[in-house]
Amino acid sequence: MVVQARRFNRIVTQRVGALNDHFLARDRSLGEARLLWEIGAGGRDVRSLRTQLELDSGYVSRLLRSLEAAGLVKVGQKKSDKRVRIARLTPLGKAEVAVLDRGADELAGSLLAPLSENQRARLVASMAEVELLLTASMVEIAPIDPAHPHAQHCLHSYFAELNRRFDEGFDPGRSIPASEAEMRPPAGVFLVATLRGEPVGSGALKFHDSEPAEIKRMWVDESARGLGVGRRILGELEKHAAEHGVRAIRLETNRTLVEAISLYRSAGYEEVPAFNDEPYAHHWFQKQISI
Amino acid sequence: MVVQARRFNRIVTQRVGALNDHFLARDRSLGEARLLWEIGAGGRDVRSLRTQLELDSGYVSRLLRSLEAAGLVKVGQKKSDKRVRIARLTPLGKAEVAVLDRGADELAGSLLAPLSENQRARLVASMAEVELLLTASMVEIAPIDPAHPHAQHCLHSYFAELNRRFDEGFDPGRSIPASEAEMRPPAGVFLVATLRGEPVGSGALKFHDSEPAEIKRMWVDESARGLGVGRRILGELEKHAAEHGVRAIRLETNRTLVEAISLYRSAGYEEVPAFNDEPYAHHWFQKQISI
DNA sequence: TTCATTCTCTGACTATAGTCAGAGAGTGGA
DNA sequence: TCCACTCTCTGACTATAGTCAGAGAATGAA
Repeated sequence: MVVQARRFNRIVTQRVGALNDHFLARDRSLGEARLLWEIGAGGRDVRSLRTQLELDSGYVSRLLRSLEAAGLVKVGQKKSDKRVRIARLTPLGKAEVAVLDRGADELAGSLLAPLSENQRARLVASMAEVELLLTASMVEIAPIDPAHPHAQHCLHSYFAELNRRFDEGFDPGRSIPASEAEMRPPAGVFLVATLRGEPVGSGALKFHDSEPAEIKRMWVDESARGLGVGRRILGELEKHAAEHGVRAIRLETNRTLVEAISLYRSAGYEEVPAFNDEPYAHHWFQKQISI
Repeated sequence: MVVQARRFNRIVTQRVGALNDHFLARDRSLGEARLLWEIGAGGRDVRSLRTQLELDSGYVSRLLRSLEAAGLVKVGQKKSDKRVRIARLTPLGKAEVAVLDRGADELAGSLLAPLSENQRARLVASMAEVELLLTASMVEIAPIDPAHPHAQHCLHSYFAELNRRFDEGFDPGRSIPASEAEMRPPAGVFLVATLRGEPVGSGALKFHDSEPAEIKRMWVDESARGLGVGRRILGELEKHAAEHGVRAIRLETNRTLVEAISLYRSAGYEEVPAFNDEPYAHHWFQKQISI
């Protein structure tokens, strides 16, 4: 497996990577081209550019100065926080990005051109698969405080989705609550999955001394479905439960959440009689944890 | 399609490419690391390093000097041509390459680690597919003089393979000849397929004024099979024939060359009665060319 | 109001990755 | 024995891609 990954690595950086830089940068330096590209049509604040491209602040500042001198970019202040600067493309800058865009199209075309129709279709399909799985491998799962903005984002998205999907809508006030304190160590744990720094999924555990631990707030953003994020969160929660000496985990769920239900079943959760009176639940599941 | 290729390009260079340089180079500069890597266990002459890595001769010389100073490489003369210098790894250099190797393994591992067993298998399979098809897209097919070393390599390999595969062996003297003059414009054409500068396949055409043109010397190196090279050569030969105003192409082949036979059939060639007395042939094929 | 912190910028560096011209030694064919 | 050519090396450059320390302005919590 590692051998295959290495060979792939080699040929792809050779064939795709090398051409990439060549086509994209043209006469402009690669650093400037990347920056232009990332600023995009809507403009970006300098800080987010810096963190995304992982560049030194002084370096970015200098690159922006040079792009500004070339008339491709205008850097202005953010209204709400005058320390933050926002870079926007000028019309000239937009034209330049369009040229870079064409270069990228040419590159992609040059990869596909020598192939037969059939080979192209196969290449595109396997590229999509590699992309999907590499994206999946970039997802990071870690415990976080439930009050953290990432956690809050997940909770809000979760409730909004329940409200959209449940036949009767969803009112958190009617449901059995899970307070922040209950999902914070030592009472529980809150996991968040992030992709490129953005939260894309969550899952929480509430410990009960003698009773089984409870899974709450399992959610995966639509953009990240199909990456196996839900399954990984579930696995991590089980690991935390095991480390905590928990012997069993249980959860309740609504009949409209079909993906979640099939995830639980395939992960070894078995349907059990209702163990609480959650008004929104139709199914209750439980799994023994092997320590 | 182009959109998919671009997205692939983006994520792969981001995820694989960036990590690649980081892991591989460690404290050594990327240029030196690449050079060390390419020299390999057996040593390489400087000239071939230069052409393969597409680097300036002065630059390579300087890199080698620096590797030599670090005790990783020894550069000596080639016996047969004292202008040519040969770079060899010292034991220290070999140890260094082993470290780089481990870095590459770690990289590959880090791509795979977060994935489930099932996802890994899918990733490896689609990486192999992408690799295969990108390799296929790197194959270049061009007319060449039959006396060129690449053409000669193909011809020798072709005869050697026939001798290996035919039940009765193969003696070019007994077979209908195709002289270099017959495969050189205007009498004919000789195509060679190259992959990374190495010849990996060939095909020739002999024109006959009123009679159909003849296909000869169709060969694909074992290392390049499954890339669609044979089919592409065939297509190119047909293009040359069409440009030459030829209305039909024909060829004869031996029953042991099963891949070739199925290629001809699937490319629209139809079996016809023997049109010559080639002693090694069992099948004769013909195809009309649409101009 | 104070003060630690954040955000950006500037100046002063360094390393890497080249490019180009030209020289010297060796080779191979006329 | 010429002479064109090949291969490599050196010196003298340039551009790119950073790194690091520190300063100034703005912010937000105590």
